Amino acid sequence: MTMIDTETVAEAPRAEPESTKRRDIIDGARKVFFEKGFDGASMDEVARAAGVSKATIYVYFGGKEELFEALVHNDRARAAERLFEVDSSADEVDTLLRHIGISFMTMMVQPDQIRMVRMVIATAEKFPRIGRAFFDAGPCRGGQRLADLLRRQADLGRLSIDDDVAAAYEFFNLCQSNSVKGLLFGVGEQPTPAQIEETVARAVRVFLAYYGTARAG
Amino acid sequence: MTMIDTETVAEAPRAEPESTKRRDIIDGARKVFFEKGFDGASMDEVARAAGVSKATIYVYFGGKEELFEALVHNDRARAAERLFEVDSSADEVDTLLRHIGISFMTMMVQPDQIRMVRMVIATAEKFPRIGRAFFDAGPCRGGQRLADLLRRQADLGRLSIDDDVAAAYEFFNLCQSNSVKGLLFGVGEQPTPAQIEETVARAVRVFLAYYGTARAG
DNA sequence: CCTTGACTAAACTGTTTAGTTTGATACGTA
DNA sequence: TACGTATCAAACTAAACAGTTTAGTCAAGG
Repeated sequence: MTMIDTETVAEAPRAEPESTKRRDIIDGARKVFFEKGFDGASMDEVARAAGVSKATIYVYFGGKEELFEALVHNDRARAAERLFEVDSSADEVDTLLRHIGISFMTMMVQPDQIRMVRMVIATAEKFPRIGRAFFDAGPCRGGQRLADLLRRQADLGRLSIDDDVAAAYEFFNLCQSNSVKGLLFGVGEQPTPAQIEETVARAVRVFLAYYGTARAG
Repeated sequence: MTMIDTETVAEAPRAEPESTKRRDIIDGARKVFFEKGFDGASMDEVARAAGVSKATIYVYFGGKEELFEALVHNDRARAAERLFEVDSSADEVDTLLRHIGISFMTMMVQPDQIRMVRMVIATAEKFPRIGRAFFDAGPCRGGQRLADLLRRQADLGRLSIDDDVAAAYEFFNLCQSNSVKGLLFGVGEQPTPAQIEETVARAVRVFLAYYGTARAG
């Protein structure tokens, strides 16, 4: 009768959302998941990349899926928010749009962003929750924020917008040209800043041809 | 000395590109791959779905990757070609664009098309050859064909196009709104034909505001 | 000095899978 | 009847992998 009734054994003893180990593990997971995809990555590799024992991973995370979800949640929203940090400066609507477009595209074509999108799309069937969370925090939120901004500009008489949400998506889509799709399929190089600027400039011209009020030269 | 020097043993004895079995196997592969993804699909399942023994698969295909590639090659180009079967009828440029846009979007939002894109994107890192083949035969070829068409319309004076390829991608991207991205992330329903028509109509209006020559009221 | 809690490396479990081999069946034909 | 060809079902091999367990290390602190 050794009485090993360690009733206090339950629960994660170590799962403080902000711990060095936890961050190490997520960093390792990012490296391996981004490189090999969800199915291709093994937990042994993640442990090795994180400089942590496999057992420790299972102390901090319930399993592979939970670790992946933590990674996505950790990385996602950052970008969508930073997109609009350019707002204040410009008061010309075309300059404003150009800034936003460049900011958007510069972010979108980052290798890590592409890998993240790839992985989330790949696992969207298996883990719809992750796909939805990513979509809501990324494209959806970004579209809504641009829609608000367009609406404000329309109220100032600088744009003529009928459907602000539709217009927002149109603008982002115009900016993408074929680069993003190409990168998702593993074709082509990351465009240079100059190329991005040119594509965005085109997008702004087309966009303003329909939605603009002042017809500039 | 039984002299079993069957020197003719080499090479695929059965690999005629068009055989009933070969087609059966690809059909089975489509069913299973689309449902489970490349990694999730097992060759036993494919064999069962194809009504074929696993050994037979390996007579016709060198392995899982080769089978997947054959499936992609088999299914891909079909769509990109059918896109432009609407050409002849319309001679109004906006009608023409609307037809092409609707045809494009109707194809893009098919569940099987979404699954195919998802799978190719997911495997693009592992098998770049497949990603490239799909991209070349799909988006790239489609863009080029629309660019040609736009150029022809421009030569007839119905459009004012500076960069036909860029304009083509802009048009396709305008058509997509948020539907395709949403479906790829597993969010939202397949849009109804009416919704597609509306989105495409918007896209045509925006496109023609910049590229059109006749300003229709 | 001993306990406790976090951690590690390594072995282990059970399962899944790609790909191979084997032995049998069925068919057309010489 | 005998032979070659195509196929099949099923067993098998070898490897990988998620997740668990074990035995032990290390440091803080009482």
